[in-house]
Amino acid sequence: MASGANRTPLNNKQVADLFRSIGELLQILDESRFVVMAYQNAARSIDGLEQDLNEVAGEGKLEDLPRIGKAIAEKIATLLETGSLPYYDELAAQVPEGVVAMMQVPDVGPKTVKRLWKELDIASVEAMQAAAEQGRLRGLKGFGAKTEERILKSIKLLESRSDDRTPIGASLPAAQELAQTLLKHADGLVQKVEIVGSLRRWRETTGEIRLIGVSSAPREALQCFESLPQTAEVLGSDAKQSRVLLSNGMHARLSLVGAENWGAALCHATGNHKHLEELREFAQSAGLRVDENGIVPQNGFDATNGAGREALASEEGFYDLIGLQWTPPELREGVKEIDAARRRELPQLIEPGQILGELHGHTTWSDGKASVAEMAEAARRKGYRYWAVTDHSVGLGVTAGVDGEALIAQRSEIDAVNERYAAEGVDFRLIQGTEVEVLGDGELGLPDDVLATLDIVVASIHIGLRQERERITERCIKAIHNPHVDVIGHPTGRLLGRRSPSDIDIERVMRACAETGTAVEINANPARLDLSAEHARQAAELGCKIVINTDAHSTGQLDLMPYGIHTARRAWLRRTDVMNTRPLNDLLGLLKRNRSGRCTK
DNA sequence: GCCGTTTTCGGCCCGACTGTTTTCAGTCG
Repeated sequence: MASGANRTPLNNKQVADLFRSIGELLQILDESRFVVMAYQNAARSIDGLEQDLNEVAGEGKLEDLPRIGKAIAEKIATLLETGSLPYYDELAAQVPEGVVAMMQVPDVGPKTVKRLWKELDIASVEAMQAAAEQGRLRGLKGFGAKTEERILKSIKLLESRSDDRTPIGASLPAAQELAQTLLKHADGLVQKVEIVGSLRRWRETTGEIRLIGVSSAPREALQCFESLPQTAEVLGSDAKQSRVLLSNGMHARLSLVGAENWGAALCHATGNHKHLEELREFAQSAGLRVDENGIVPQNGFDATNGAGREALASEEGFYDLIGLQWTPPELREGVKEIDAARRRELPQLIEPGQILGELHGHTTWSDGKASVAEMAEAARRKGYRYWAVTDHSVGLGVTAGVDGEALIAQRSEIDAVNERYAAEGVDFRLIQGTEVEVLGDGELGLPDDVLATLDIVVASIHIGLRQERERITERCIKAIHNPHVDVIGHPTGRLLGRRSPSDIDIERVMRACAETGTAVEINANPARLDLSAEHARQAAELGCKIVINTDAHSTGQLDLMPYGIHTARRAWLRRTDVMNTRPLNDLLGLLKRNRSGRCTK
C-alpha cells in the first residue's frame, strides 16, 4: 500500500476492502465470529457511505458512523493518515497469501481452509487443486470424494471468472466516471467523449473500458487522459490513442477521432466484430467500402463531399448512407440484426421511460434497508405508478422473513401509505406480495391460504442452488404449478463472476411458465442479470410473460433498472413484451391468479 | 468489536442444505 506525503488518499472502497480482508484473516485465525462480523459490518457500513471517508475523518466524526466504534475508528484514522495499518500487517504475516486466496473458491470457507493448511500443509489454490485431483483430501475426517469433486468444480469456476473481464455493474460506473473526469480535467481540449465497445452494447462483462473522443489538440488531450486521478500506469500510446491501467485494476483506452466522421468511428468502435464484418459485407454488396476510417470512396461514391460528409458525422447518418436502418448498440451481435436492418424491420425496443412500476422489492420487514413508506416514496419519485412490497417469506435463514401474521400487519402499513397518496391525489399505489422461498422439495415457504390473500407472489430459489439438474428443475416446476405463484424470480440464481447459474433446465422451466401463465423475471441487479439476454429472448419466443425488477433492498437500488432494461433490449424485447410497462389494473388482470382457466393445477 | 442499555455487560445472523456421517460441521444466503 502506498505511503508518504504525496500518495493519493485512500478511497472508501479501498478502506472497506481492507476491513473485509481483516475479517477473512480473523476467520482463518479462529477469532470469535462476532469480532469477524464487526469488521465485516464496518466494511459494509463504509461501502454504503456517500460521503468521502477522508472528510468524515477530517471532521472527527468516524465514530458517528453506524457499526463503527472506537477501535475501528482508530484503525481507519491510522489507515487514512499513514496509508497502512500495522494491525492488518500483523494478521497478514500470520497467514500465507495463498491461504487467503483459497477462501475465494466457492464452497471453501474459513474452516476448510484452515484445516487444509494446518493438517495437509496446503497453502495455495494450485496445491488444493492438485491434492483434490490426487484424492488426498478424502484422507481428512469429514472429507469425501464428492467434496473433492465439488472443490475442483469450484476452482474451475474461479478460473473462468478470472479471464480479466469485469462485470458491467462495476465497469459501467467506472467508465462513466472516467469519461466525466476526462471532460472536467481536459478543460476544453476534448469536445466530446463516448463510452464504446462492449459497454455500449451492454454486454454482461467488460474486458477493457473503451472511450472515443473528439479533440482539437489530440496530443494534449491524450496526455491529460494519462494523468487523470484514476490512472495508475500508462501502458502504451501513439498519436491517436492511449491505453492505461486504472487504479481499480481495469484497462482503459481513449481513441481520438475526427468530428467529420464521428458516426463511422462510433459504429466501428462499438462493434462487435461480427456485426462489423456483416456490415462491411452488406456495404460492399451495395458498392461501398467501409473500414475504420468510415466509408471510403468507391465506384464514384465520395463520402467526403456534401451530404455524405454531413451524414458521416452521426451514426444514424452512417447507417443510412450504407442503406441500413440504424441498429441499437444492444443488437449489434452479428446474429440477424443486419438482415433485419436491411429490411428495416428492427423491433421498436423497450425504453427506460416505459417501465411503470416494479413487482419485486424489499423493505425492513425482511432484509431491506428502507421502510415501506420510504421505498414507496422513492418509487413514486422515479415516476412509477406502482410498486410491489415482496419481502422474503420465512424459510430463508439470513433474514427473519414474513409469515402470515406479519403479512396482516404489513397490509395495514401498506394500506395507510396508499390512503395517504390517495388523499393527496397522487397516482401511485403499493401492492402487497411476497418473495416466497421455494424450499428444497418444491414446497413453498408460506401456505397457500396465506399466498391467496396477496396481490402478487414472486417465488424464488435461494437455497439448495447446487441440487442436481432433475431435482432443482422439478422443484421449480412444482412451484410454477402452484396457482398462487405469479412470477419466478431470478430463475437461475447466478451471481455474475461469483456464482454459476444452478444446473436448472431453464428451457423446461420457461415452457412450464408459458403453459401456466407464470411470468419470468429479468432481475436487473447487475450482480445477477437473471434471466440473461439469451434466456430472456428464448422466454419471449416460448411465449412467457416477462417482468423486469430491480429486487431493490434499498431506495438507491431502484436506480439499477437500466441494467434490466438494456438486458431486455439485448433480448430484442419491445414494450409490449414486458408486463410492468402496463398500467396496474391491466397488469393485475394478467397475473396468473387473476386469470381463469390458465392453471394446470 | 459494536451496540444499547438493565451504564457494565450480554446479545449479536440463523435456518436450510449438503456431504459425511448416523449426529454434525461447514457453507451459504
